[in-house]
Amino acid sequence: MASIKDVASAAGVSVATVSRVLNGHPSVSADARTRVLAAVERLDYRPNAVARSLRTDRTRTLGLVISDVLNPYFTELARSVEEEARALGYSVVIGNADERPDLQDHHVQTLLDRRIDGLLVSPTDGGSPLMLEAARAGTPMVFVDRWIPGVDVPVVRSDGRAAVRDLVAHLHGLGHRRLAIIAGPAATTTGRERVQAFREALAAYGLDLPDAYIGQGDFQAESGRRVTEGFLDLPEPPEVVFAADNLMALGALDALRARGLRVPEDVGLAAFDDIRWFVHTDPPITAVAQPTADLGRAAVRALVDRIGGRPGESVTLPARLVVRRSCGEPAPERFPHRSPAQSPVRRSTS
Amino acid sequence: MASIKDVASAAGVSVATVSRVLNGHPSVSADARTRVLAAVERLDYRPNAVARSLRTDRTRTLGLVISDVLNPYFTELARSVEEEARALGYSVVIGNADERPDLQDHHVQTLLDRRIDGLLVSPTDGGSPLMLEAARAGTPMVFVDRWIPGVDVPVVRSDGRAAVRDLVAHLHGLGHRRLAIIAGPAATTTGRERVQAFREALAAYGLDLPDAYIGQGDFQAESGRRVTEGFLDLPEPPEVVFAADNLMALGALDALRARGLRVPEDVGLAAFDDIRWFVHTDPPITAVAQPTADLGRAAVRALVDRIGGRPGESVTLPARLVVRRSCGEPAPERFPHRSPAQSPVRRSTS
DNA sequence: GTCGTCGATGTAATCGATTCCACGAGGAGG
DNA sequence: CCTCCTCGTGGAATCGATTACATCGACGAC
Repeated sequence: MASIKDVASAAGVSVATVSRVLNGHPSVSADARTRVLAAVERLDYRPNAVARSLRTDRTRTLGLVISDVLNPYFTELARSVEEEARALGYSVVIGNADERPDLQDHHVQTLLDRRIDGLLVSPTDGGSPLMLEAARAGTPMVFVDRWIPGVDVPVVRSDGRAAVRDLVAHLHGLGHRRLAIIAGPAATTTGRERVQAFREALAAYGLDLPDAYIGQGDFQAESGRRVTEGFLDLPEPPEVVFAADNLMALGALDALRARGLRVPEDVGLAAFDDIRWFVHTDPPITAVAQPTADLGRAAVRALVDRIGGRPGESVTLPARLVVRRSCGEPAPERFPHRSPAQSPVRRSTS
Repeated sequence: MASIKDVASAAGVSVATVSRVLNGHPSVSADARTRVLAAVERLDYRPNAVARSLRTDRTRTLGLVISDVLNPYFTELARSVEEEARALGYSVVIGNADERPDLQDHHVQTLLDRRIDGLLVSPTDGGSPLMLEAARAGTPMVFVDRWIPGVDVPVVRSDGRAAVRDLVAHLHGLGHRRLAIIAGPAATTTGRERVQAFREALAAYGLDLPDAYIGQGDFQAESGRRVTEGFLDLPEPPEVVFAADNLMALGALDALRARGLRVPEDVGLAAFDDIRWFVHTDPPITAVAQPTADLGRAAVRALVDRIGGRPGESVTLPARLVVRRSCGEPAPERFPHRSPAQSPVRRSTS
C-alpha cells in the first residue's frame, strides 16, 4: 500500500507538503496542491490511520461497551451512538459484555490499549477496579443507561419512575393487587432502581412488595423464565409480573406458556423497555418505553464534550408507559371492532 | 500514560529488553525479566497497540460490515463472530451499513484506513468498486450470508433451498395454492436466491409464481408493510405471504393487523430467518432458521486462515424449516395443557 | 538599495513500539 | 591458552504519519 513517501516522490515534493495538502494547511501553492492531489489519485493513496494516530495521539474513535448485543434495547442504543458519532467525525468500536463483568473488563482494556479517544459504558456491575482507575486517570468517559455511583463521570439515562407510577396506576385500576417484579442484578443501577420505583409506586396505592414477589434475574431470558416459575409455584401467585427488561419478559412468557396459562386472563405481564415485537406478541405487551435513540445521541455529545475538554453534561430523560393488552386492558384503538365478548375475563389460575 | 521507555528506565534496562520480556522472547535473563515485570506492574504499563500495529503491520483486528444491526439475525451473527474472534486472539470492529451502499462503503473505507487484518462482509449491494478493489489488492476478506458473484473470496452462507422446499410442501399440504413472496433487494444474493428457491419449490408442485406475487422489499420492516398492502389490494390476494427476512415479516404483520385480518385464517405468513420472538407472536410464526452462530464461527475461521496465508474455505450450511401456527397448522406440542375451550377460536376481528 | 516580512517548502525530530545487528562475557573444545 | 559459540544486552533503524524549525526567494516599505 502506498505511503506518504510514495506520494511525495510521485508529486516531486516533500512529505511535509503532502501532509499539508492532506490536512488543509493554508500555505501550499496551488501548483503543489494539484500535483499532490493528482499523485494521491493516481496511487489510490489513503493515509494510514495507525501512523496518524500514533503521531497525533488521537484516534477519532469512541469505545462503546454495552451489556448485551442480543438485547434490542442496546442494539438500538448502539445504532444511535454510531450515527451521532459519525456525524461528529468519530468511529465507534463496540464491545459486547454479555452481562459478564470479566468480558466487560476485557473490552475496556482492549479499547484503552487501542487508545480510543473516549469511552461510553453501560456497566454490568458495580464498578471494576479497571474502570474506576481509567476514570480517575482522566480517560474521557460517559455512562449510559446504567452507571456507577460515586464516580465523577457524566451519566446519560432515562428516568422510569413516572412511567412505573403510571404502570402501577394502570394495574391498580384494572383491579390487580398482587404485583411481582423480576428484578435485574442488584449490582446494576437499573436493576436496583426499577425495583425501587416499583416499590414506591405500589406504596402510593397502599400496596406492599413482599420479598417473595421480588425475583432475582440477570436481564437474560432464562432468568425471566426461572423467576416466573418460582412465582407460579407460590401458594398465592402474583396477578401481574413486571419484568425489568424485555429479555426477561420473553422468558416469563415462555414460562407462562409452558404451564398453559393465558395472558392476561390468568397472569398479567408488563416489561421495562419497549421493542417493536411487543406490538405483535400474544398478547401485545404493555411496556415502559425509553427514548433510546435520544439517549444514545446525548451520550455521544456529552462524551465528545469531555474529549474536547468541556465538562459534558449529565442528562436524564423521562420514559413513558405504553399500554397494550398484556395486563388486561384492551387497547381499543388497535382493535377498534373488538366486541365486549372478547374482553379479558378474570379467572382463577390454580 | 507510561511508555516502554519509562518501564525501561524504571527497570534499569533498555527498551529492547523490555520488549523481549513482553513478547516472550527466550533470551532474557531471569533477573532482567523479574525487574521488568516489576516495573510494568508498578507503572501500570500497557503497551500502546497503535504503536505496536504501526511497527508490526498487524492490528489483530477484524472488520465486520453487516447490513443492519437492528436485525436480530445480524446481531446474533455479530455476537458469534466476536466470540470466535476473541478465542483466536482478535478483536472485531463492527460497521453497520443499514442496508445503504454508501454507508457500507464508508465503513469499509474506515476499516481499511485502520489497517484491520481482515474483513468480513455481508454486502448490501452487488459490489462497490471499493470492495472489489480491496479484494483485488489482496485484503484478506470473507463474505458471510450474502456475497458478490465473480469475486475470488470465500463465502460462508446458508443454503435455504431444502428448507424452502419443506415450507412449500407444508403450505401445499395445508391446501394453500396462491403463495406470494416479499423479496429482498435484487442487488443482494439472498434477495435473489430466496425468490429463486421459492419459485423452484412452487414449480415442483405445479404452482406458478406470478409477478404480482413477487413484491420488492428492501429487508426493512416498512417495505414489508408496503408490499403486503399491495398484495391485499390485488383482485385475488395471496393465501400466504412469505417474507424473505424477519423484519419484513414484522411489517407484513403490521399491515395485516391494520386491515383487521387474522393470521393464519385470512392470510398465512412465513418468514426467512427465525428469531426468538417468533415463538410468542400472535400467531407463532413459521420460519426458515439459519444456523447463524455456526455461520459466524466458520466465517471467522475462514478469514483467519486467509490472514495466515492459507486458502480459507467456503462453507455452506443447510437451513431448516420450523413449523409454527402462522400458516394454519397448529403446533400442539407447544401448548400441552390447552383445553379445547382455550384453543384458538375462529372469530372475526373486523 | 536595504531590510523586514511573509509565503512556500524542505529537513529532521517525534510518537511508541519491534527487531536487526554488534558487542562483551563466559564456557566448551582443541 | 586461543578460538569459537552462545547468550544476554543495548544501540539504532524502522513503521508512516505530523509539525517545529530553518531556509530561501519575492515583495513592500522606508
